[in-house]
Amino acid sequence: MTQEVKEIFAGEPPPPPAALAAKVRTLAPSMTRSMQRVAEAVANDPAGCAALTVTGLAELTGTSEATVVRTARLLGYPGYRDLRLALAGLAAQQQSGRAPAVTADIAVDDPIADVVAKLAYDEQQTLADTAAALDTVQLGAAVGALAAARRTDVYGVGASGLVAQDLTQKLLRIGLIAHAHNDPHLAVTNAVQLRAKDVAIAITHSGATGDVIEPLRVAFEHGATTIAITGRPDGPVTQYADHILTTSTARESELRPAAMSSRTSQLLVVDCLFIGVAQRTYETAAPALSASYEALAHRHRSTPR
Amino acid sequence: MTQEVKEIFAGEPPPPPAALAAKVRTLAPSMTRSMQRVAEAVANDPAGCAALTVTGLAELTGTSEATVVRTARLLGYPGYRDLRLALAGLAAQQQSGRAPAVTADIAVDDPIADVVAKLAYDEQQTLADTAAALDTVQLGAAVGALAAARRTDVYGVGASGLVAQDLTQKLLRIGLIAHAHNDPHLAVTNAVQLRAKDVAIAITHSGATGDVIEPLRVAFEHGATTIAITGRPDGPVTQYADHILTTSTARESELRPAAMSSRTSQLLVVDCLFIGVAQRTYETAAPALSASYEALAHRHRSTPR
DNA sequence: GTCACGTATGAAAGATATTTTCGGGTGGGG
DNA sequence: CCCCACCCGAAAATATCTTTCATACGTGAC
Repeated sequence: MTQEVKEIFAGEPPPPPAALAAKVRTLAPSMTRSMQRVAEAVANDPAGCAALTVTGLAELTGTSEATVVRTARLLGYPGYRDLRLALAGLAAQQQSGRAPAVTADIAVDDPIADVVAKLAYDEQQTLADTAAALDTVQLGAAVGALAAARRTDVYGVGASGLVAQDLTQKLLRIGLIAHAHNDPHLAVTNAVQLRAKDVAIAITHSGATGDVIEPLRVAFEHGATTIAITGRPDGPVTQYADHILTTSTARESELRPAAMSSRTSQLLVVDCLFIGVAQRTYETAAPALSASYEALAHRHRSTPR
Repeated sequence: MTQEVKEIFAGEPPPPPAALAAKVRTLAPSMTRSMQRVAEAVANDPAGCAALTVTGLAELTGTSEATVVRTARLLGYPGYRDLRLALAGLAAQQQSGRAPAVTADIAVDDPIADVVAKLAYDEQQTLADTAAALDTVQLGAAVGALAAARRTDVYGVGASGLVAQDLTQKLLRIGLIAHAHNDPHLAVTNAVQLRAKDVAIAITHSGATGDVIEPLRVAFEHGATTIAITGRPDGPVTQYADHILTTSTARESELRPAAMSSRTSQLLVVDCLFIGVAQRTYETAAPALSASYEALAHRHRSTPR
């Protein structure tokens, strides 16, 4: 039975995708009263109707199942089931269509769902901006220096301090020697130890954080290769930087401090550095990575499944 | 029968709209082999699967109808019928959205520019997935608990430790009392101090990190409100969590360890928590934020314009 | 290695949803 | 006023989805 019906329809162009409202209007005149009621309901509230069974829709429109099926057929579908699927698709499209509101700033009274959407959107934007603005030549040079370094020191305080630690963790994992310094004094005393071919990295969004600039200056003067990851390519920190990696600066608001987007941006740069270095030192990096995984395995409780 | 089932699900947030691929990845580890096959088929070809009946999909994946239904349930739908509708919606979105995707994996010999592009794209994807899959009800509850807490302890080791510190830094900035613990022993001894209305947060991608679960358990048993931020909503850690915030799991490769995308995902969740708390405690948060800016000002060298 | 246990799985029964059939009702024209 | 054609819905027939249950499989203990 159904098979036959499907054969018949297979000959025609496949059922319409989303131009349902139009189809309803076109076909309305040729419909009987009951069918018009069904078609109208479907056109007015695709999402709502998609949630209903034949019986439900029949009751809603004050008609019978048979009429609903007949309407579906008239609209070009093999049966109600397929109309319903199309309806669900249409609803989803409409849903996704209206989401431009996220560009607005985060307000104090935004519902939590909006906060999530806006934050995610903003951070995505920050990533795109950063990637677009990142100077691959500088990046490549920085990667080269890191891969060849005897040791690497990374300076960062506050939020940037966490990024510094993130980079350090990663480099250690692939067998390189790296240290993150939060303490400005210790950072300076350590910077004195650096020499040619060593690398020093300063991470500062403002480009003007004295606590970070100072150790970089010392490292620079001792002949180390210096890298600055900053949002201000013209800031004081760049005086002492051989390579400058620029992070993007997103607009901020009262509720959304700069630290948030700058952190996202800095982390992307750090990830790029890491992958770059891992590529260049693949021979040693790959086994080192595996080893670090295995070392961790026994610290995890056996997971169900 | 079905009625009962629907009642049960009515309590939970409605099934996800379009974040299906992400949900599949998150839940895949907790699935059985057969169910994974079904989930995979569904994630790879939503449109194709939407055209199939239970039986069809069962045959396609070489499993049984029962397994298909079970998978649909696991993904959060009352049954296959509803999964199918969601699939149709997803297909429609993809159709209109046109996702070109630089989905290729990062290779050892990729030029540095490609690395940047792929990493940025992947992290953007991770953000989108996380936002789509975040349970705003749980998030709201977590925010409420944080805003009302006498003190908050955050546990995390390894890469998650940095996320824990990030959250702590932020909470401190708006005048709340928060501590991050990397040291498992100290974490436990501190957890003992917690009591009702205090909050403990565990951050672990695997959901099975003993060093982090242990303090959370102690806090839980002392009556604190506990929150888990994890990529495995069924992992051991969730036993002791009043609220579960799920981070998304991106596919990983040799060069791109899981730590990378999980960190991105965790940070988004943390940011959402922070903004949510800042909203609720706006009266005190706003002046606290300004104060922290001013306190930092003199640590920055005057920036050349 | 072998045994016992818990779990995963598919076949088939059971419940729902969809489609078809069929006959009553309605309205327009003769 | 009667007849015809066609719209319409109740109910039967069918397809689809869901649940149950027995089996097989893998896993860990001994």
